[in-house]
Amino acid sequence: MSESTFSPRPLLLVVDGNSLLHRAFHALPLMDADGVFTNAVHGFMMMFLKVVREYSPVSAAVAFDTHVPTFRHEAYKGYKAGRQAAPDEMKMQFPVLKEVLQSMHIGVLSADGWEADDILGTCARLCSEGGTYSCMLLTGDRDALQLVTDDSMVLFTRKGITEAVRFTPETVKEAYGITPSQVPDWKGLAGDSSDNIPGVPGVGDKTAVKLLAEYGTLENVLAHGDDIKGKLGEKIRANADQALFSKDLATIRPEAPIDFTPGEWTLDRLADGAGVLKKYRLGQVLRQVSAAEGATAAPVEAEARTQEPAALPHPETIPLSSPDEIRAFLKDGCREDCAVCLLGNDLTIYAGGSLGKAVLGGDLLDAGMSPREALDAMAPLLLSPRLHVHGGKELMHVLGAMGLPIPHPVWDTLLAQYLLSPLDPAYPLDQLSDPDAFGIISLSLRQKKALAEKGMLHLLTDVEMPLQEALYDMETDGFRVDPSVLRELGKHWTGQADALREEIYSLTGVRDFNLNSPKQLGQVLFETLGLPGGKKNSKGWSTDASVLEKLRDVHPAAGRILEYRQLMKLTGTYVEPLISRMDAEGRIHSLFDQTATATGRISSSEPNLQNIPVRTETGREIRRAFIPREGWKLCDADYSQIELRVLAHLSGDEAMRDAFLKGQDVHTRTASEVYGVPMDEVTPSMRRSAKAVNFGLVYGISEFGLSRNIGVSRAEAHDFIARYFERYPGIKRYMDESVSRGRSQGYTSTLLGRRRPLPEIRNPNGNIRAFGERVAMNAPVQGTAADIIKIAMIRVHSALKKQGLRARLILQVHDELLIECPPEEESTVNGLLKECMENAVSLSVPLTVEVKSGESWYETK
DNA sequence: CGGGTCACG
DNA sequence: ACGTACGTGACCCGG
Repeated sequence: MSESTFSPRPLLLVVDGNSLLHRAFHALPLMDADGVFTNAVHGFMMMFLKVVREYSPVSAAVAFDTHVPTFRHEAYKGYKAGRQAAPDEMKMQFPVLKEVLQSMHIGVLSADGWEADDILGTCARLCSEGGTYSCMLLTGDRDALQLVTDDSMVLFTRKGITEAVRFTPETVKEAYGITPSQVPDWKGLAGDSSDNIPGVPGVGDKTAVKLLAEYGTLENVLAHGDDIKGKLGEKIRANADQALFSKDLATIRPEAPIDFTPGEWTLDRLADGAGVLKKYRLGQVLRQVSAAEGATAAPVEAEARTQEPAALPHPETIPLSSPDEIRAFLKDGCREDCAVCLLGNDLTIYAGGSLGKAVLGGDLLDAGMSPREALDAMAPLLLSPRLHVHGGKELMHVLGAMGLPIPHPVWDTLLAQYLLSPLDPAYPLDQLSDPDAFGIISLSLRQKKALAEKGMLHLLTDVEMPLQEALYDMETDGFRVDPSVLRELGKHWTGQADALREEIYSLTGVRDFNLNSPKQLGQVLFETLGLPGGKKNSKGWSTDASVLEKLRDVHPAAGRILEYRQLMKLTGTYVEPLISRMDAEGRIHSLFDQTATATGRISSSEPNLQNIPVRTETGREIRRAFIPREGWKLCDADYSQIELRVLAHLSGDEAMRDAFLKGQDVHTRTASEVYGVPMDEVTPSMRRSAKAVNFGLVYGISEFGLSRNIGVSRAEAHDFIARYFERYPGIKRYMDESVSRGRSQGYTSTLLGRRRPLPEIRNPNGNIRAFGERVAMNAPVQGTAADIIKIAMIRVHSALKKQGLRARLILQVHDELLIECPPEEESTVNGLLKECMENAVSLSVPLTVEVKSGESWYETK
């Protein structure tokens, strides 16, 4: 979605530290601060600041080589060793440069065994895939020209380091006669003496370009080696292996495992480096940094997340008319508590003691700013570490679509309000506060106090807020589907349903009624045909599955109707809507609502991907359509019995904990306890009943519910439950306590302190009260399981980023996580899922996770 | 727009 | 005497 006419994306600058520091070292006379040489650092920083002034990146990082070249070709060492060793006066400047960069909050990137140009390539790839930033690469190494794309430019230094030329795909072609992707082929043929790449002896730059113009790639040149006449042909044929090896050496691998956090590499706190710059007597650099920042600039406290919000300044609306006013307003504002909110298409901003309104693409542009300038002005505020929002995930989508930086808010009043009042149907900002951005700050002050009193601050800042970023990525990435599978199933099922409809009409002898209308169907079955069966619901006869199931042996139409219903459900809910929701890449983007459930679960909608069929073989076929990206794998990990394990932990019941500690099948163990037989004598039917009781417990047991579920009398269910509680006294105690504590407190709590109010538990109406009691038994269990998988998701999501994996978390189904990944990451990802999920929290029983990967969701079961 | 039905955990 | 297992979302019907 790069059709935004508003502006290009904000710019990330990534510098090849080794290349630039070397060039600076050789270009400038030695200078030192008390014996520490600093000429190259000085030259580097001057060049860096010049580029920052010229191109206004919002964020910057510098990449460095680490020389552990184990993963590349065996001969690598030999060739690279041929490079001239850097003198000590040069080497000692690397740590100085890193110290300077870090003091200015500029990113410093390295990865064992990876070279700086690989890291540049990795950043370019991540920018392009992330869609948030454009990337600009600054280097003196011609290899990097292969990284030039429409998304990422390369600035190539010349004349030492005083000038830099900007390369786009077109200018690479103009200057060298080849496309960026042909750079490795070019090096493979022509070699590069400065990099000790041999190439083909006797083939120079010009010859290489000619060959590539004709054959496209090195491999194709070699394949047509016999067509090339004379000495040139001989040399190429004789040095084919060396050419391929040279190309390999020159090929940048954009897969370095780096911490890619451009949001942290802000460029508006350069002045924080003043102390370090003074120490190394880098006065010229210091003056530039201070001049840019203003001498009074106060550093933003690193502990913004935990510090108390400042006392609330009285808001006053300021007219934003000139670009300078706007810039100053936004820049000052981002250092204090500030807020951004959506009002229709406008972004309203509260910043730095003033209230202002900026309409993106409107006010800023009206004020005479160019799109580029408007964006630069907005970026520091959006990336502020003290940004407050209401509904960060939606804001991220809106800003991302406009090409603006994705914010990482410190507070979200929507998520906070959900924790404080999880039963509300919605949390519209205008009902919680003054409907502007100032209201967000004052609301968050009140919320912080309330959450702290209730012990939920940590739940907001360490669980819900980071989770929101994972959900944003999941929504943005989506889940790929194969439309041909869906269309095939649709055709098949529609045909079957048509046939069934006809059959049902003839079996019942009634044709002119709507099979999809429960009302009409009920009349046909119970009035026209006079079948036995109960009236139930307010609208007449009930025709649900349990009723039709009982009629199977009474009338042949009953079974057909059940089949018909299933096929209609499948095509109507899972085939047609999924096809229609596909984007241009064949992916479906569900919405994950973090504020929808009473218990802390997340919900999925438009479409709901958390209820894709699995229980019947027919329905499960749908999962063949859910596939990973082309050539990738799907990894599926699910918790085994997480709710019962949580119940075992919360209740501390010895017998139930024992079953899990011994790794037993918990339902078989329950049957053995309740029926008083050894585990190896438990029959399938005994296990089935025991399983129903275990489920019943999690739901808040009732005799009636159990009896209906396993088809026994109420009295039998009563006895069953009584025997169960004899064997599991800890569970009994826990359930009683949950209800009585729920009644006295008016709410229940999960492991992480998430609360679920119990407005029903004191209701004089016995039914309503009983419902409240069941909720009191269920909510802590379901809610704790929800807490646990949320922690696992955050860990998985951040581990994937941290390890530089291309794998993406794409779906959560309550006790299950799905990831798509390139095939080479499959085993890493499977291990990571298991590790993160099993160790998300530490309970008194183990959590176990089963992982399976495959080519479709169907295959992962 | 509420109720019936049914898909999931 | 009453009507119940807990938590969701989507589709269809009919007022």
